[in-house]
Amino acid sequence: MKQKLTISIQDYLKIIYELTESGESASTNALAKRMKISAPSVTGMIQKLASSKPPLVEYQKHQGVTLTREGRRAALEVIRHHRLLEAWLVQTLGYSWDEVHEEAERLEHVISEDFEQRIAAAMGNPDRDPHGELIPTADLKMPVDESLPLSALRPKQSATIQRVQSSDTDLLRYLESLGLVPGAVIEIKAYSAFDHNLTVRVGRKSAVLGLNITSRIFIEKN
Amino acid sequence: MKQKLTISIQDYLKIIYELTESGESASTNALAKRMKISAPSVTGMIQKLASSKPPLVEYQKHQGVTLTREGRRAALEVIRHHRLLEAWLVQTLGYSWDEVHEEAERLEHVISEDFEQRIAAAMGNPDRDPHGELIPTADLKMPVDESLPLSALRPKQSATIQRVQSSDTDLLRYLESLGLVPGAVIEIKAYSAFDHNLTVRVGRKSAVLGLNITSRIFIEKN
DNA sequence: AGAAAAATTTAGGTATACCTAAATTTTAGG
DNA sequence: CCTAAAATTTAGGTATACCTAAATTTTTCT
Ligand SMILES: [Mn+2]
Ligand SMILES: [Mn+2]
Ligand SMILES: [Mn+2]
Ligand SMILES: [Mn+2]
Repeated sequence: MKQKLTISIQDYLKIIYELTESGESASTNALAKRMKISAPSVTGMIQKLASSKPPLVEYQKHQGVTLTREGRRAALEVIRHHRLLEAWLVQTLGYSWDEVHEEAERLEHVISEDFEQRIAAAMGNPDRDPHGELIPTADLKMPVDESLPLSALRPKQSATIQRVQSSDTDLLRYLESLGLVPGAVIEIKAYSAFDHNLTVRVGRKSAVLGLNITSRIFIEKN
Repeated sequence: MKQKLTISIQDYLKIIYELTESGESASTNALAKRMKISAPSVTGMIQKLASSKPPLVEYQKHQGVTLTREGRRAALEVIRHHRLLEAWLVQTLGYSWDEVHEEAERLEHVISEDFEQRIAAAMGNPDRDPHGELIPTADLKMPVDESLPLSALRPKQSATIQRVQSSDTDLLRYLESLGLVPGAVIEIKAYSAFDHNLTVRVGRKSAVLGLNITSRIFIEKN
């Protein structure tokens, strides 16, 4: 059947895109965990997505899924909505970067293409959201991301923060309090090989960051 | 069962409120027609709304429904969202008054109370939407409307347009082209008893309007 | 009043998107 | 290479919100 892109389907495609993009496989369990639903529910849905016309995912039993061209387009449409909305909520309604995600999560599925175009134009077609994540273009291409995880840096190296990959309110608030936001210039002061902790200076503050933070902050070397 | 206010339920409550407010009875058929669904579907839903805890409507078989206190509150919440959104779309994104309805219809169900509060504050807590419809207050009281239908006026009388009760794109565009928008000062030039046509002057333009237009424009006499 | 018309409800379905329990398949460790 | 654990799928349900056809109730009109 010619698939109607329900909210649920849009969310599956978006999550599959995000998992795949970050190198993880879009397995049944990974999807179930990320979406907080049961594994059988995921199996049912990916079977449906795989047999829709046109197919939105490629699926081989027990092997997880990858997006087809059509699936990827649909995913990028949702991601564009999400990121434009986040930027717009921050720029026009004074939301802070830790508050926007939930709101965008619901709005992304109901705005029209006209609305999308209007907020994009009103903001001068931004290319990044408040977390520094790249916004897919109007013709649904994802710009190439050149950044490296902060965890790849070592003492004496200096870099500029490009993006922070997180929607965790507490983490985002913590990072903001340290000045670890997109655009910030940082310098590595120390590295601990045992626990992979990095001591990072930004301005005159320093912080010791564990791997689950340094792997979520992406930078470009200076 | 303690009712979750689904999008569908929100729409029922809103329509019931609007029908009741405009003096029509919220009968099964009236609801079915307005919502473009079948009469049996309406019966099923109003039975559910009547037996939810707390009940959202009062229902007697074959007699249609009225909103309970809780049902009215929920309806006013949706209507507040809708009208604030319409105002917001016009004021900040340059939508015209004939374009806002559809977009608001989808957004009204997914915005947070925080979003509602932010757009209301950003606009200085407006009391009317772009069509002149009154916006329920933050504590969900509907302001009293003093206006009369334009159809009640007769030659020589002058009045100011308060609101236009329509979401019909074509009608709204037509009225705007004539200058028949909220705030416009009009004068009745002629009345035809047979067809209830009114000849109305606004600025230096005149137009002959039938009852299905003059009963949807509400005015206050000058 | 009585019959026809109109409005409404009941009966019986469908599609979507979830769920738990049980069966099966894959993977990993000894 | 074989078995236990982990991952996944199948089987069988639920709730929501629609639908059409048929039955019933109410209203209207002569
Ligand atoms: Mn986000
Ligand atoms: Mn979502
Ligand atoms: Mn609606
Ligand atoms: Mn309106």
